[in-house]
Amino acid sequence: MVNSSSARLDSIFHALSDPTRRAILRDIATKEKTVGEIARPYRVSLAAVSKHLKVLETADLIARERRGNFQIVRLNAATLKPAEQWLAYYEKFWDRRFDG
Amino acid sequence: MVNSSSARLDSIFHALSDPTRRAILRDIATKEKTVGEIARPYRVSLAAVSKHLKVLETADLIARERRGNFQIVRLNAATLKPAEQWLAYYEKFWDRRFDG
DNA sequence: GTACTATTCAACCAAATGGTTAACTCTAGC
DNA sequence: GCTAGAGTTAACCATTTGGTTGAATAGTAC
Repeated sequence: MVNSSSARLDSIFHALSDPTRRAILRDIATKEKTVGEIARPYRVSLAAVSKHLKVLETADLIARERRGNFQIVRLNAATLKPAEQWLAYYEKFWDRRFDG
Repeated sequence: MVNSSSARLDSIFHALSDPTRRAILRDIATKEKTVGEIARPYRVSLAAVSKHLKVLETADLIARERRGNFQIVRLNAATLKPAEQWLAYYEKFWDRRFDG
């Protein structure tokens, strides 16, 4: 069976279950940013954003690169693939009618 | 912007972040089942499964229908659509190369 | 109405989550 | 070495989570 490592899906879906984290992924999708740049738009503290980034990093959804005094954060979009594949299985049921 | 109601995505992704809940969705995808039938394969208590079902129901991922003494649980697969659409946005970045 | 079966609810518990502020570490520049 | 800036870690807190057991409810069958 296409296992997709259940634990991996756990961490991906958990990472995606928070709106701030989803927004962060959006933010860095087209342009890599520093941690400070990422944090700026949000009302929460920098420490809170740092924690969100750690969750995303643990799920392997982002990667960091030190560049001088900053860290550059970039999206690891390929990690989303198993999640989308998991969901794709259910497409065939989207239109199913239940006797209502 | 295709809002997809952030709160809706929260509840969907949260529901999917637990392996038991994902397994339950799999179980009922092709054949609707009663609560008892759903619970049987799992080692956790029936009450625990009942809680999982409540999470899935809150996310609108399942629906129940009372049939005599039983409740029939069926998948509401269409609810997954916004999640998959959210993920689809990132497909274009799957193959992006970061200067490594 | 009594009994049985199916399922939920209540009370409880330990661990995880998401936030805070304050202290710490790392790097660059002087 | 000292200082300033960028970011993480620590300690703390309230809430949520996922599990348990045991009592309660709902429907069927007698």
